[in-house]
Amino acid sequence: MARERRAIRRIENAAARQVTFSKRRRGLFKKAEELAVLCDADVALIVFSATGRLSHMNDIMDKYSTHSKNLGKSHEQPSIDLNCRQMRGEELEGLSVEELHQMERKLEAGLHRVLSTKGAQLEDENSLLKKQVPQVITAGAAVVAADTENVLTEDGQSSESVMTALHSGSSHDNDDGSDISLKLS
Amino acid sequence: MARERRAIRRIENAAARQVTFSKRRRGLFKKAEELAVLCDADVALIVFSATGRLSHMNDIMDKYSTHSKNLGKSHEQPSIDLNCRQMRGEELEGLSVEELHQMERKLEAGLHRVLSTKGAQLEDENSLLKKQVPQVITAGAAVVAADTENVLTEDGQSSESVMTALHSGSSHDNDDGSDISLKLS
DNA sequence: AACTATTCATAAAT
DNA sequence: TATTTATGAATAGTT
Repeated sequence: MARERRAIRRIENAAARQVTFSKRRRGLFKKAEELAVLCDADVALIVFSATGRLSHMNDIMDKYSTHSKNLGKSHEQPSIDLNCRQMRGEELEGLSVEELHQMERKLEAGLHRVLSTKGAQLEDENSLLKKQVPQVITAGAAVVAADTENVLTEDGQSSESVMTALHSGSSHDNDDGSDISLKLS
Repeated sequence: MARERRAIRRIENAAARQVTFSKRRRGLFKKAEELAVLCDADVALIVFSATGRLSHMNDIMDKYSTHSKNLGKSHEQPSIDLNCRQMRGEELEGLSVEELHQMERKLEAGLHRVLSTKGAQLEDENSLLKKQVPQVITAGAAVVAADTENVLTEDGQSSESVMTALHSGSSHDNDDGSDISLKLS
């Protein structure tokens, strides 16, 4: 798409790969957002960089823990908060598969509930389910939001806004090289 | 991006919206695939059209059930298969929230395991976990794959290939207007 | 990170 | 619905 075409195969040079990752991830999220808005679709997009993934989970968990405490929400996610304390300062290699799974379950649980709740809204079903949306979005956004502002709701709220009060706000684009990116819209 | 610029807001004309949805969804999946390959990243992309979503879950479940039987895998997913029979012929409005949640749990369970397993591979961890990849990809792809070939693994296998034998094969691109699209790479 | 030459994606037309 | 084409957007390589 530029000075010369680039074959679609793994970029071996690590620096070049990271640059391309940042550029293309931004482009992908923009496209996803546009599709969601233009076509009134639900789009969920999760991106894990090759270098990041689990190796930065410690940071994510730390930040999530801090958020939880600041927001007084730790009672809603006690196991994550507990897990955070257990993991703090340890190396990733020391973590059990079970501990990693616990974090991921939280993320997927949020994704699951957001999609199911949105579907329910579309069918104008079960009004009780609708009431779960706020807490559900928070749960879904929380794990990833802790690391980055790349979690966006359809109207461009940052995840931070969502976690704090669910009020609307303008999106502050970020490209901080974070390793995990999630978009729900 | 073409003859004239189009503002990024909901397209009111339904036909035009559907056309744009098809075109842009294809483009988005292509971009996601390219990012995954170029940068060795894990990318999960799920797209629900506005008109589809849960309203076609019945079809999906039917087809999934058929696949499961053909493949002799029903013992691996007994609850889904049972759920299929319970739902067959009923209208969506008659479905309980719990039933919908069950389907979604299968999808998210697959997503979860694929991502966690890939992360584990990257860290060169737990070799036992690696052995779960095949069944895990199958589980993740199955629910959506039943409806469409839009579930692709990183090397362009169709979900059908994945479900059948996990052997590689060329991607057969589809744009059949299906309502749900998932990509894991 | 910013710039530009190019290729790519796609809106409108057919 | 598929194909075509003019145009705006994304981006590879450069600085």
